[in-house]
Amino acid sequence: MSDIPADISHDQYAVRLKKLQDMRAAGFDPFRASTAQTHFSADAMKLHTEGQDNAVAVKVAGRLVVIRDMGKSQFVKILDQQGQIQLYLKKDVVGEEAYVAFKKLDLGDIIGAEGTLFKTKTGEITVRVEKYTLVAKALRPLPEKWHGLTDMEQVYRQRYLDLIVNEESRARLMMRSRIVTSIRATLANRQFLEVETPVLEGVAGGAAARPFVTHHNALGTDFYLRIALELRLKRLLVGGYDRVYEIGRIFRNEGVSRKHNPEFTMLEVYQAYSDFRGMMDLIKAIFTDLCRDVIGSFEIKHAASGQLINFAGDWREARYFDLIDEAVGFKLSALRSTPDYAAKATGAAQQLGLEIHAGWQPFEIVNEIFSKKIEPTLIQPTFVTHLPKELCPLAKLNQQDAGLIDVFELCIGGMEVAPAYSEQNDPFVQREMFEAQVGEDQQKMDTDFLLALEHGMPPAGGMGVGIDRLCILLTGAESIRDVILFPSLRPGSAGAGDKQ
RNA sequence: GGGGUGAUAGCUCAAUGGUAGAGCAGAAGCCUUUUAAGCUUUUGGUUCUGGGUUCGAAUCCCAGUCGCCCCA
Repeated sequence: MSDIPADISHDQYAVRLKKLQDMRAAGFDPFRASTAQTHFSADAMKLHTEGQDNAVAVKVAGRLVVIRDMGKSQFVKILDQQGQIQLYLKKDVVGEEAYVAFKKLDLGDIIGAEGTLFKTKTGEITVRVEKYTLVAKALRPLPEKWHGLTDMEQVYRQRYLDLIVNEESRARLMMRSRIVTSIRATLANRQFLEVETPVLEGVAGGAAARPFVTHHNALGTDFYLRIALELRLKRLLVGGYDRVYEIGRIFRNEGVSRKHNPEFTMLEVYQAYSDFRGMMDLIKAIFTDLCRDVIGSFEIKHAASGQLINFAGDWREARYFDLIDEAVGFKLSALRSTPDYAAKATGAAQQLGLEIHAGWQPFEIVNEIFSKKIEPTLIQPTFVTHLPKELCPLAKLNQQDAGLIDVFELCIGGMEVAPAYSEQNDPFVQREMFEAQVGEDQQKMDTDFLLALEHGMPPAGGMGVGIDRLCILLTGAESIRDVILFPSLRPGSAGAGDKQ
């Protein structure tokens, strides 16, 4: 005898498996069947005309997520990319045999159905099903229908379940897709070329971050996963591609938190014969299109503060050191070139309750004030300009003040959303900046990039946009993990598979 | 890396150190326009893992695994 127990009614997996085996024994295998999908759910529902029931025929398909069985008829709902649509099955219409078989379907099964659209007496556009086909049997039950899936570990490890049962997750992650599509359209309209550059790099440059290391067997060499896109894209400016961008995954071997995932997505854009002012126009154009095409409003509610963020009109522009002076309550910036600077900056930072580490350079102390005390208060879109040069070694120095650089950092909702520079194209200055940086940062110098600069790079504006943070902002998500389909977790089991 | 917190039925959650329960899902039955459909009956547990304390542990202690929060 088999080892299947006589009563399997409590074991949903066993019940479903038996149904599958029975179907196969009767000559029907759902996994070998298919169905046509002429319309998505929402598109189908739009075809119904008031007062004209059963006039339009559609073929829809999706996962069974609601079953309301009333004996000789039933209302069910299926879920597809656009959402749910209700189906109505009547024994009289589909016939005895098909109806009996339909009653054996389970929540989670994937079916195709064809029929005509009508409006129920409660006002819901519904498909009056004439024929249906089971095209995938779900052997495992769905999470609870009302509360959905709340166990965060399962939400991340089995995101598909989250997407099936948690409508907010479906909508939020779909919005991310639309955000990226909108950005690509904005850039395409302005004749930017989308390019792809290496993830595996011999030198991980373009930012200060600890890289992941991997090994290539055939070449017998280590590679670093890229930590920025910048140095490759600028080589393309040298090559004569005047407007380029990449939306790509970058990898930083650092902490994981609500705002950090080890791999995340950056947009980097470079435009020859432009500068950081040109990038201001570009980022505003990107936001204007996003507001119009994706958000549907020029105002969004900032989740953390409840304030309305307004993207219309002119955006605020503020000098970095004006903000610092305002935060510390005196003209700290006037002491920038004096020997007192470090001590005064430390004092001011401690006054504000910040912890200052012993080895920090003055610019690091001041930037601690900026990132802890100023950035979180910049809720409305704000271009912070005239940053100290140590913060971005790849930017052009300011003509009036060589300690500053021609850049902005766009802050919105208390987060840095997009830094942009007038790009440094002087190979000598660039080499000096690299050398200064390499010393403290154990980061190897990308001499190949310097060689490219020696061939001549046009003046250019460049900008980076953290796509994940942009999505947090625009979707009101609480954590970066809520806008990444599969966030990084410790390897572990999703829990399935231990049943057999 | 440090601190806090959590893990109980497929899912969402209960349970003074003393027989582990409910809702949904599942099973059986009724119901031909339902909306978390409704009604009747009912199955289902290695209480994360491993130790310890105790007459007795889901509960207390220790260690570990994984998640979440805060900090670095």
